[in-house]
Amino acid sequence: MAISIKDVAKLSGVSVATVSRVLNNSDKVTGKTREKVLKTIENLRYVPNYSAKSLRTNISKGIGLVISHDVNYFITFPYFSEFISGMGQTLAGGDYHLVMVMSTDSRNDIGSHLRAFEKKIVGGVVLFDTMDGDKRIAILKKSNIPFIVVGRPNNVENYVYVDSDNEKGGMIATEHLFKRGCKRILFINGPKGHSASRLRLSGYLKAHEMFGIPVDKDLIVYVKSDSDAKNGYEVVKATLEETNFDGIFASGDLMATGAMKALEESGVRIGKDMPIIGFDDVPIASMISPSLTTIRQPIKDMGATVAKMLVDKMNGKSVKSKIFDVSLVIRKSTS
Amino acid sequence: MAISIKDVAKLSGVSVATVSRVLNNSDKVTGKTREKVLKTIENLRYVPNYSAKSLRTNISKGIGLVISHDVNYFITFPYFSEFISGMGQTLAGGDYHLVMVMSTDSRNDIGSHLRAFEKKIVGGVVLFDTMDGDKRIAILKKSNIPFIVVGRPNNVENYVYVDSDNEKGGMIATEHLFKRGCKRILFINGPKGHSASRLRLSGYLKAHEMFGIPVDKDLIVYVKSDSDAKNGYEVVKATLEETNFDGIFASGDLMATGAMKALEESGVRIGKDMPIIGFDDVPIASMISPSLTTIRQPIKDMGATVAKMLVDKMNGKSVKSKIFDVSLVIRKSTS
DNA sequence: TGGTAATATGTAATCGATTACACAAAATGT
DNA sequence: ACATTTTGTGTAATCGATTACATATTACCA
Repeated sequence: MAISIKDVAKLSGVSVATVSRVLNNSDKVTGKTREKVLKTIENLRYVPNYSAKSLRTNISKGIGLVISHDVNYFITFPYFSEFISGMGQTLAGGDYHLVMVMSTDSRNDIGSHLRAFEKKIVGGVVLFDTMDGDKRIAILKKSNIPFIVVGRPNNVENYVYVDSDNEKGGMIATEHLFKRGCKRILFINGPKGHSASRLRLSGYLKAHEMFGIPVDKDLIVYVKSDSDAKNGYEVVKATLEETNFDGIFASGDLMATGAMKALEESGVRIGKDMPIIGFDDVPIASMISPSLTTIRQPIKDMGATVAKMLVDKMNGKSVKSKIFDVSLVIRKSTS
Repeated sequence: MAISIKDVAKLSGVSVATVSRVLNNSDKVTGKTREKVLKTIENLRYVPNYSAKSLRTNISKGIGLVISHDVNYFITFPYFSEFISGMGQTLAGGDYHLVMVMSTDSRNDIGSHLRAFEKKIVGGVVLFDTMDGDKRIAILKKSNIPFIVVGRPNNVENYVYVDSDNEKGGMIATEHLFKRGCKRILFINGPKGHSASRLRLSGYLKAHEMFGIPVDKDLIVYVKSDSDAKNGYEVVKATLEETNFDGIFASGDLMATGAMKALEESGVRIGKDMPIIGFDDVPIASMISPSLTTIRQPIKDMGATVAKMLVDKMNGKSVKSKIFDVSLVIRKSTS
């Protein structure tokens, strides 16, 4: 059996209560006693039992990641990885740990996360990949789970979120193409219902208004499922024949990659004949050829902030939503 | 306070022991009693407290992911995402959950995972990104943590691993280029000391032997740090001037992407003038242009298997190491 | 120095499960 | 019908922490 607080108490010649006080270095313990206890802890290599602590205090330091839409897809999405990496920066060295609960229903299963909360495996969750009218938010609220939403879905009651300024992103991306001389920009948007899709479209429209350029609805295409390369490829393949356009704004770098492939297969020269801009600035964006102009989101910062906010919330503090600025990164694909 | 086993017992008119027996549906409980208890559990929406159970049984169902080399890099590596996704397939619906412990030392910090094990936050770990002579394996063994190694490092005592047939992969990749007429293949290898690097090199050398083609040491280059696009790019940039070669084998698709970019910048035509092959078959491999010939590893299957093996190990069963087959995926970059 | 206030420490209950052991009830055999 | 085995439940201890309350110790002041 492992070393427990009792062993430490006995060897230090104090009671378990005192040891506990030293551990939670809050209460008033004499300097001498504290030192004595700390030395014993070190000698015995004592580590407090998380389960016991959690049981007694009714507190869990697990942070659940809710990826309900499609786990397989989302985990492999670079955005997610970067985000987690950012959360890690905040959580490193602290008491909290990330927990991924897997469920059999890949779509919209929040039940397994609720159970994880009730079981006390997690004490709070981060909700990814949210859609307008997302029912999961109401469920989380009703269950009193501390949670932070990534994204800014519509038609749901009040909630705390972190998001990037997707509308601005959509706007500066579109503007950038207008300045390059485009008049008819194909907008390959993410899935309908996604808050990012809605906001980026809004930016796209605003830019048209600002430049006095009419909007052609045929140029606005939503991918059916995921914002991946394959869908970007297929949208361009299909659209090339039906509609003419002179620039592409893809609402995601992966889709842009696929779009570029489709263009190349059709002999269209990217950049000169057909400028293309992505969104996200994932690592490969600068490494494909031609390198991809894109809108950078500070994904890592966002992850770090979400972690901080959630921990605060789990500790009963009140937290405010936050929107992160985005910026234009100009590369070869638009010159 | 949440509903506990006591509430269930009281409302069912039985003792807590009986409820516990029903929960762990092992013992002999009368059908009537069982039904009664199950109904109460359902009515009350009772969920067992994980901490209490874990404390009492001294068992943790957390599966730790040890990514010591460089968390930020590794998490964002497509291989890792796919792997986790595969583990998820096995774990979905079960009692186990994945845990990511973050540490401040990004390099070779196994301490935080040991502590997580001692705290009973995790009951076993998966060790990623292992190097030859990896000291972490000995530490894990000494601590009696159930663990599975991903990869096949040298110079460490006995351990259970899962790996793909990297040597075969290195061989068929090299053979493929020989058959395309290459005589001097630049091998952009992963970091030195990585088991995959060693085995792929071994395959590269074997293929030379089989084809009776002499090996030029200048053509074998290790990246300094990570197998990412940037390093692939830089290796080619540097080598193009110094050594002549007529084909590239990159030990990773990301590196291949970078290499392609460097070639394009120098006006070398990929495929015809310079065939290039990668390794891994990550999703973007088929989506870049030209699409990338590569060696496919069944990463998801490997993840699923590792999860299964580790769970078995955590349950005291003995498990055997496994090597997964690889296959050649021919695309445009070598034709 | 004696009395009181402030502080440090200990005792024991508690969190919610599991399980050894005891005991009661039912099943079996003669 | 009675003794014996088998089976189903209950009682209470236990896992390792925290913490309210009680008590011992020290500090302070007149």
